[in-house]
Amino acid sequence: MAEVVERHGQASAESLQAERPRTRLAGRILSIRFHGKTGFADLYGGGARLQAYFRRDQLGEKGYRLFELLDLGDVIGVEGHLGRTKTGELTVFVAQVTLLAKALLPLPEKWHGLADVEQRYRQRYLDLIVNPGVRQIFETRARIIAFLRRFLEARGFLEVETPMMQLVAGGATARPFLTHHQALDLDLYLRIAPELYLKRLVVGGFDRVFEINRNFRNEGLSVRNNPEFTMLEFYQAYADYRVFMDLSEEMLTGLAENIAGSKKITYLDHSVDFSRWQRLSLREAICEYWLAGSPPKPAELAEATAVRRYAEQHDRWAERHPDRARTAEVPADSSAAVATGHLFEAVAERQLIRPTIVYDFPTELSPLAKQRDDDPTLAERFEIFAGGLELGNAFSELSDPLEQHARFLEQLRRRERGDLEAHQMDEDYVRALAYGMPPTAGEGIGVDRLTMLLTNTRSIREVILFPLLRPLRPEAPPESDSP
RNA sequence: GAGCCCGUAGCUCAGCCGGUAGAGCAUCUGCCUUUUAAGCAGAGGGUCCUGGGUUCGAAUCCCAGCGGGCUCACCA
Repeated sequence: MAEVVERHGQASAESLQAERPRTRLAGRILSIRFHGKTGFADLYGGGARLQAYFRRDQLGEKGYRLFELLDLGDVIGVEGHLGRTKTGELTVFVAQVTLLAKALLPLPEKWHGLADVEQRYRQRYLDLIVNPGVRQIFETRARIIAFLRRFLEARGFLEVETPMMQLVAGGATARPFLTHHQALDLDLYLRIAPELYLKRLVVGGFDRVFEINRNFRNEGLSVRNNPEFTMLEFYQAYADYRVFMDLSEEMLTGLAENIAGSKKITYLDHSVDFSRWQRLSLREAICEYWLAGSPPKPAELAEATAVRRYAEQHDRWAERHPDRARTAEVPADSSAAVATGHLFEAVAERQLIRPTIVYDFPTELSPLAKQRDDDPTLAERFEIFAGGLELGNAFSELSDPLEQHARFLEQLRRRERGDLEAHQMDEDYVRALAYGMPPTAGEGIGVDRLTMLLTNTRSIREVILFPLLRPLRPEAPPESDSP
């Protein structure tokens, strides 16, 4: 159907009258108007719409009777010639009609569409039939993924797939889902990140690899978080985080231009201009976007008690202005690193509308990132923000197996203290590093959030076809054996 | 997990100062041979989310539960 509309959409009434192009197509009826012994129906298919005109004197008794029995939602096939009506609309003048699928249940109303958010997600097929904008979001999502893939392939990156079910859930700070393999009698985690496997591949000689696939994190639902979400991760040997800062700016700016047709896009109430990137250190970002009176100096934020004091100052302000900022709520005994991390999220994150690279994260918060030579308390790591959304995270990879082993041990100590998100030990990964991993840069981009930004949607559920919802009735617990 | 808001026909919603449940679209019947939110005339359609309470009487007031949305928390 889209093809027919594409080919004849511009044709004049005269040329159609002369040619009377024969056509045969199928679609779903979303609107029907009877006029005695004739009638019109609007057919939808493949994202296109085309009007069909039915006449008793053309279809005969039997054919016209079938037309009269059609309901909204039915899928029909029609044969006839194309032309234009009085009002100039491209129309199939139907000679023959066939019922292809009967709708037993009525469609939601055409004018208001389906507005109930819950039903839209539970019955996404109805949402897609009735609300044209929804289809567009997912078409855009597919174009975004295609662009990212083309961009990386053009630069020599190889697409790979690594395990979703892992013995050790590593590569990120998050709680994993647990599952079980019957035949091996083995507990496995759904992956929280592909990172450690992708770096094993770099060790194996794939100097440039990427993966676009699902991650699973056992955490709360929100307008920005769905337990399963799509991540692009890519790794490049013989590069560092500076190289990836440039690459990220190029990739995301190119993406915005390709998808939106402009470097300047609108997200919610904001204008986001990808021709104006800024780069700030984490501490600079805190000072730059400080709201609670006179801001700290970046150097002051290296010291734990000073950071905690500023965090208290911020929290007092934030409590009076809950609409402007969140509270940092820095735990009393936390290090400068942890306190700065909290403070950054509370002060700056929401305000990072314009595309921004925030770098110099504390090493303590970055167990897989290489530390800076001149200051080992800071890691060669950055995050990407735009439109107030955190879009990506990248760093020069830690390739020293001894240092990595020590970092894992530190993470284990945190686990023992009850930190469920702390990394597990991954001995095999450390062993891989011990065979020598070239200096490598790595990056992860949240594809869902990128789609939110580029389709101007405020909820991640709008860009995931089937977001997780509670079941309406508690499902019977699944049998443990597969069928 | 916490706070606030919401749940009425297949869909979108009104009714909420307690007094027999409504509209538009959709469905069914009739009329109408170029309409496009077609039109006109008529008909059918309800677990007012669920359960309890107050009351002579509850969609409406109160309590609990279920589901959803938003904010926060968890979380990059």
